[in-house]
Amino acid sequence: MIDKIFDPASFEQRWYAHWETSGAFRPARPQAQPFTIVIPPPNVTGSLHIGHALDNTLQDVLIRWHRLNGRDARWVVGTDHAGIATQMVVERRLAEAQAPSRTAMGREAFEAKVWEWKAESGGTITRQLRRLGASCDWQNERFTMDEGFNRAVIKVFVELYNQKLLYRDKRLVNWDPKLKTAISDLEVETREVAGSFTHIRYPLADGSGHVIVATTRPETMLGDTCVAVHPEDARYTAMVGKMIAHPITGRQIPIIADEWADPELGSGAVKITPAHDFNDWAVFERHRHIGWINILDAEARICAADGVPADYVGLSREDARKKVVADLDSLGLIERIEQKTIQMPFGDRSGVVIEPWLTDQWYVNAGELAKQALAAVQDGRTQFVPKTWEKTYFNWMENIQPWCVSRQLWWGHRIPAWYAADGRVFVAETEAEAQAEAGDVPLTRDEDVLDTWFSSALWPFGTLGWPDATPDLARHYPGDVLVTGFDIIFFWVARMMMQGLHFMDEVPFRTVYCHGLVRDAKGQKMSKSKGNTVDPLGLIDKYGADALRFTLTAMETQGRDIKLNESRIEGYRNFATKLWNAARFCQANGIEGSTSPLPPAAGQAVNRWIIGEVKATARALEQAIADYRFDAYADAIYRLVWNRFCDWYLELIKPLLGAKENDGGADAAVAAETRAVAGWALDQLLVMLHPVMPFLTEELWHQLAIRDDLILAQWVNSAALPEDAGASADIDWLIGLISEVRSARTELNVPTSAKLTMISIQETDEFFNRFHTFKGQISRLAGISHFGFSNRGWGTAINASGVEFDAGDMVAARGGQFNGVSIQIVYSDTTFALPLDGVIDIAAEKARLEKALAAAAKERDALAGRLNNPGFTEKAKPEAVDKAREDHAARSAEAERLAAALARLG
RNA sequence: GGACGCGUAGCUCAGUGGUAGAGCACUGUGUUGACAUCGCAGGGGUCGCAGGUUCAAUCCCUGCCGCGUCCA
Repeated sequence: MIDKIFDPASFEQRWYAHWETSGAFRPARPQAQPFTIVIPPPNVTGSLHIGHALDNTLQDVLIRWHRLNGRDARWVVGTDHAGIATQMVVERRLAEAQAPSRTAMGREAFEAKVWEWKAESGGTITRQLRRLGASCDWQNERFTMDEGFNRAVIKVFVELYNQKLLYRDKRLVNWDPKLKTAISDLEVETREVAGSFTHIRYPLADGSGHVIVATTRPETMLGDTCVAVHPEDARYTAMVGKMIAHPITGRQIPIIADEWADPELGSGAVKITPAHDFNDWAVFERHRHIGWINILDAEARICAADGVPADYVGLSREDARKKVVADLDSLGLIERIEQKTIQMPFGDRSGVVIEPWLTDQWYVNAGELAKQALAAVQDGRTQFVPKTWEKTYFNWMENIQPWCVSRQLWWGHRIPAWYAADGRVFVAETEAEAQAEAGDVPLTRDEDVLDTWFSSALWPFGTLGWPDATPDLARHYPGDVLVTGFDIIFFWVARMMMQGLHFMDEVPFRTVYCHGLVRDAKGQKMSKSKGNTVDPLGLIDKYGADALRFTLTAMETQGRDIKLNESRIEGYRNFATKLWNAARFCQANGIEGSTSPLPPAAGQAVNRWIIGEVKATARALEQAIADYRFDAYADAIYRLVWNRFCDWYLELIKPLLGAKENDGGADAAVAAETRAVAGWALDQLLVMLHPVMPFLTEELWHQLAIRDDLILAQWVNSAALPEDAGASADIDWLIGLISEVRSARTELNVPTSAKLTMISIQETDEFFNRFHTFKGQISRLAGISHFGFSNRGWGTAINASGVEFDAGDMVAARGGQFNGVSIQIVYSDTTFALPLDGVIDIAAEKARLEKALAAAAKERDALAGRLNNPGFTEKAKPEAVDKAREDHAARSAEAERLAAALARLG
């Protein structure tokens, strides 16, 4: 028996374990068409945050849906070694434990510590993904540092090198002085901060005056190698070529003409520090004679350099700045200091100011690789959903810069390059190969590791066995869809496109679905520092994984971030409870799981109707998946379950099940048919809801019958389902009628317990027949005990069971005719009355009818106005005109009947 | 400065060239069995502002205002 209390915790983990151990996530379907998703690998030592919950819920919805639809669904899973993040965590833990630091213990010992940490915490996130219900292919779980993956990374490095698409170069990089590594452009965040603009007088060497330059970073003047002015700036034409006597270093530096100087900015003259500014480096490249001077060490302290006074050496950049300003001030060379908001680069991991620094690093020629990646999206081999992200992708790809891939870290794939003492470099897959190439000279391996994204870029094929030509690779590359946040389009998606096309000659996936960010209820970005993060595991404990999944699915609308509100989760937990109770009702009434995916034969209108509703919903869900409209999917199944199946279908079949005596029509055949259809329909609800709420549906599926698992059930063949327009019209009419009666009763404060007589006035045959068919339902749901029909003589009155009775007394009491002291309801093409002499408030009833009349008349008049406009009848689509005519006729008739009803009230 | 997105009921969001929708919240009411994690009924919006196109605009176009994100 289904338990009275819905408690998701009582079955969620049990079903997950069952699915996993029984191999349900990856059933053998060698003949089926594959459907492949690769998971964005989470950081191996991380834990599940709400963004993961969204990303993986969406992927699981797709995977489960395609699995139900017969595809060989494979969700490739694994974790990322996350170089910088993991190394930082381990270093912090060492510090907290007061253990020797990374540098103190040395490379090998430190790497061992990281592996230890990975072993200790590496299972957390995968355990959490299981709690969420993610049906991944765990049997083939990968790690970006596992042996096979390392082989792939090394091979890619060597091949790119040999193809001259990867090279070593000395140029300015973004240097993180805290982590002491180079980082890529993408890892730099530009922020606006309060700063100052210091205007400095640079004296001319010939004593003929000075030039004013302004800078946000006075300390860099120690490395100045020239001052630039714009070639067309008349104010300075005469000065070009003159020398400046540097006030602190004493060096003489030239004034040059270069377009980088902006005449509009400050004085129009700008100091040039090639080794510490990207723009200044560009100036140097155009005027190489000016040279460059590096004045900072790896930790951004002033180092000994040409002309740098000894008392500066060792100062931090901040202290050096103060000293430069003080020294200049004492020389009387500070013109003024302007407070100003300035743009500063910060490391996204370390949070410190990034320093442009001149070093040797490895670069990938991204510009070359981007060509194919651009073309593949332009010609539609890969499509972004929503399409708007394609523009972002194009924009970046078209302006892509060389990708710095070396990192001065220890945790990661070590670069396969060896150096000889004479500076020659040998890149090879193994040391032996490098040695063979180098000859009999000692070699030392490059100390650096690769950017984590260098390896993640290989994820779609590295996980499938590449560089070996495995059957998996042939079958599952390219994948069908990548589901990810738009924030890593550049970091990851673009790079997978580049590497996939280069090494596999084919895009890595056909579709890229980009979802938004999960924000807090106020729309703020969640962050640990703000303290507004929500823990998905906590939400799962509180509401169940299904409720969280449904919430995230329902709130996922294309092109919009998600503002997560806990009340929504609560609402969807209630939805789960509703279905639970509906299933419990079914079970208690002998309704069981069906044996066939095809619906049972049905003669009853309600049964034919619900089959049609299942069909319509299945269609809507299929379309939602095709369009990646997750919100539409959740919406459609929610409506079917709650607003159709629970609110109406179950209520309408109650009289048919013979659950109670004397409520009509419960003959055995009808009851049997209804049980069969109800069981089938409930099964379809479970199948259709399963991708979003896998645990609850699997539990109910088994509670309702002994059978194979729902996770491997079959999606309904919607095209083959019958639909019956007549039955739909009947049930729509019935629902409308019941709603009208209920509404009128409530407005006039008729107690629910009062059972009324309903008399139709001048009813049509269709009305009479429907009345007869549905008298049990009307009686039960609208609170009607007796029915009378004016066109058939009062003697044909019936009670709710259809038994005729002598209505003579009732009619006699009204003087032999209907006297109108009643609630009157104008519905469809009939008016009917609920006589309530002395009970109803006639004024209230009049007001109610007048309101309805006003509404009908207003619409009638609006439609008449439109129809009287020749412009409309001549130019509008004929369907629109026809519809307006129909609506106008219906509204006119309704208004007339309402007016008549009012007249009867006197 | 460039690009993109958003502005619809108190809140969070769907939506459509032809009389505005959902969930939550709110109001009233209901409990001798599916469900109070619920039922029934109800109130609530000049669809940011101004123009334009159209027989007809919340929807298409232009401008403006406000908010957000990315890039420089």
